[in-house]
Formats: sequence, structure tokens, C-alpha cells
Amino acid sequence: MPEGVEIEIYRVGAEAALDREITSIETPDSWFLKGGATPEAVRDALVGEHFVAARRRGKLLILDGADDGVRLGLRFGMTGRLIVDDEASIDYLEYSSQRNEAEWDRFVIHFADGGDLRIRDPRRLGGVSLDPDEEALGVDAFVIKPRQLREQVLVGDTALKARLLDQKRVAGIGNLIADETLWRAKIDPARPAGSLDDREAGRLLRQLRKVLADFTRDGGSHTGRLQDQRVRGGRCPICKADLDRREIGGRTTFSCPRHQPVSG
DNA sequence: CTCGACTCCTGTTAGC
DNA sequence: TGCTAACAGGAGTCGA
Repeated sequence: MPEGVEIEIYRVGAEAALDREITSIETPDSWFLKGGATPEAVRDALVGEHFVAARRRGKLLILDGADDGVRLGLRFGMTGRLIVDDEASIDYLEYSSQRNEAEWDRFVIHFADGGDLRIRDPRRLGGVSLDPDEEALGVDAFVIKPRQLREQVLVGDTALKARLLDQKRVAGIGNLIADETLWRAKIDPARPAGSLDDREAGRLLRQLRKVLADFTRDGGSHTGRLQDQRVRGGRCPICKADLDRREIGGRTTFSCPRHQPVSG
């Protein structure tokens, strides 16, 4: 599913859409427009415009227009894909359909050269907004520093995994990245976020960076070593112990009771 | 302010 | 075989 890793891949793909004149906007699904945006407002803001930058903060993809202040925010939910000129940056998305139907196009930008940029999202959990609130998101997971992790994430009694999924504290981590990172760092997901010692905090950040790099290289958040075993009856890829399956932070959570002991 | 519970969405899959 | 219900999780809202 799209987590920060997929959005980064989308961002690179979106660079192909820069510096091209926008001639029309298709909004076949008005539900997909968020933050009070209307089809008319989006057209007024974008037609005749061109994008000059594709940025990412967490799971939010931001396209900057050439005019001052014009920003388009793209969200992909758990099943949304970005397609530029009929080229999808990512073919496979966990939990999404393996089919590829044009009827799932929720938002399309047409360029003067005949190409286009579109969001194809079967489950409609993504969305498009004008002038998204970037500051509502925490520091991006790809660049978070040890001190920021300590002060913004590793605090309080809330389960560590719930903290990692809280986009206001650190942006870009979804369920699969969280489970893989905690498993590799050998830390129990239910540990109070503020209970980690310095060694564990260091391990967590080191593994987070490694997971993000590995997943980006391998093509998505479904490429983790734990992924195949994130099913009922799954076993730890290292020690073959039966994995624990719990709900933490409102999300299904798999962890190894031997490699991720409750006490640090 | 925090934080858990609930809700939204729909393709896929397990189970009868 | 055909149907139903459960499941997946990102993000917003709400109430304690």
C-alpha cells in the first residue's frame, strides 16, 4: 500500500509532469476533492498553469505551481496509484486490486502536449486538495534526526507503534513499514513510546532508515522480510516462532514474541 | 492538549 | 456455484 516509500517513488514519477502546460482537469469523482475544493476552483487554479516542483512530506505529494502560492496536494490512501503518461511508477500495491481499470481514475490533469497525470484509486481513500496543510505533518521519516525522534515520537505511555503511525509526529510511516522496522529493531510494538533506552532508540532509527532504503530500492512497502508472514499462522522468518497478531494503534500488528520481547 | 473509538471507502477472500 | 460477511488501513472526526 502507499506509504512514504511509495509516495517517494510517485514523486520521482511526478517529475515527468513538471514544466508542461496544463490545459484541462478531469474530476470524475467529486468525492475525491478534499478540503472544500470544487472542480471549478481546481480548474481556476491550474488551467494555464504549469508545475515547477514535485515535493513530498510523509505520504503527501505536493505539486507546486509556477504562480505564487499555487499548491496541489495529492493523497493516495491505501490503494491509490499515480500514473503519468500511462506509465505507472508502481505496478503492484499490497491490498489493492491487481486489475487496472480506467473507471478507477479519480482525478486527471491533461497537458498541452497530449500527456496526462492521473490518480487511479479503486477504494477512493485518497484525495486531492488545493493548498494542503503541510505543517500539520511531522518531520518526514526519511530525514528525521535522533533528537527529533526522541522528543516527538519516543515520549509518553502510548504504544510505540501507535506513535510511529501518528503522522503529526513523524510523517510517512504506515503499517507495513512500522511492523518491519520494529521487528528488525527487536522492539515490541506495544512498549510505551517513552520507555526506550538510548540503545533501543538508536536501533529503531537505524532500522527505520534501513527499511526505508530497502523498500525504496525493492519497489515498495510490501517487500519486507516479514511481509509474507503477516498472515494468520505466520512465523518469524528468523526463529520460526509463531508470530503474535494483535491490534495496536487500530491496526493489525504482527510481531515475534522471541525477537521482540516486551521488556527491553 | 491527548488518545482511543468510530467511520468512511470497496475489491478481495474466506467460509458456508 | 453463489452468496455473505469479514478484512485491509490512511485519515478525519468525535468525545472523554
